[in-house]
Amino acid sequence: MREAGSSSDRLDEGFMALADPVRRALVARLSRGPHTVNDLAEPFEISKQAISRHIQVLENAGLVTRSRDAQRRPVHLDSARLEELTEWIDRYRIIHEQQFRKLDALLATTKEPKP
Amino acid sequence: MREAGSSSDRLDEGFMALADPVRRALVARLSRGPHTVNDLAEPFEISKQAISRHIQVLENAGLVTRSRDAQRRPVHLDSARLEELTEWIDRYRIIHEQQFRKLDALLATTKEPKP
DNA sequence: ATCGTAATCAACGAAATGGTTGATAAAGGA
DNA sequence: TCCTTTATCAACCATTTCGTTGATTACGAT
Repeated sequence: MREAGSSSDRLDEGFMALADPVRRALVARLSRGPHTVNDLAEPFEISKQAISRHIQVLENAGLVTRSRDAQRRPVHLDSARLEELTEWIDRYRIIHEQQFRKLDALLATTKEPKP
Repeated sequence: MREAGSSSDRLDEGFMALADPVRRALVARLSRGPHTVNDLAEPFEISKQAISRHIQVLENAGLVTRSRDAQRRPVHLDSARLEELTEWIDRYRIIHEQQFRKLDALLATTKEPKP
């Protein structure tokens, strides 16, 4: 049994979803507001089915949600999951920069023999 | 010819690199400071060769660099590329939240008929 | 009931990913 | 020089991803 839904799984799917230029373009458009699949597919050269699957990838990653409007299924961006991704990156980026500052401080005091 | 090195390629490789729990664990450890490949591989159950390739993926994505120390090749995190990734996400997250505020404002002015 | 539109499902192939093991290179210490 | 440590290269296999086309479902309009 796969015990899905862990934080690590969500990060896997989230970063994977953004690791594709088509899906990033979809996210960029959706940041301006909801769109239908046909609408989203229009500017691309690939088939509508391919776009539909890209949207499913984004949905499985929790980056978008869908509502219902007759036979249409508008796609909405969910920025909470985006925030989760930036938080992961920023945590380690900041730790790294703090380590850098510590190193600088250490080097500054090491002009003496032994601290 | 592949015309590599575009911004889109860098984002592809960067997000792809973070879409794996082993590589994220490597980044987390490297945020505390440089480590050798053997050192990084130690806590994992997979082979050292596999870790070596994960590090190559991170290196190709520009997330880490390597120096030289005798037969060792210490790996260093490069937080600049991490920042590039958060910047991409934040740009569209913020656009989306601004759109949300606009919608709220619109709804606020349109609240005559229904209480 | 029939037709048209919106979207997904299903099956397929090409390419990439992530792991394995075995061989190899490169540098230092005995 | 020989041996050990560190790390990579190479070939291979299983799985996943990304695109295609063709069929199918769901809903609304005529």
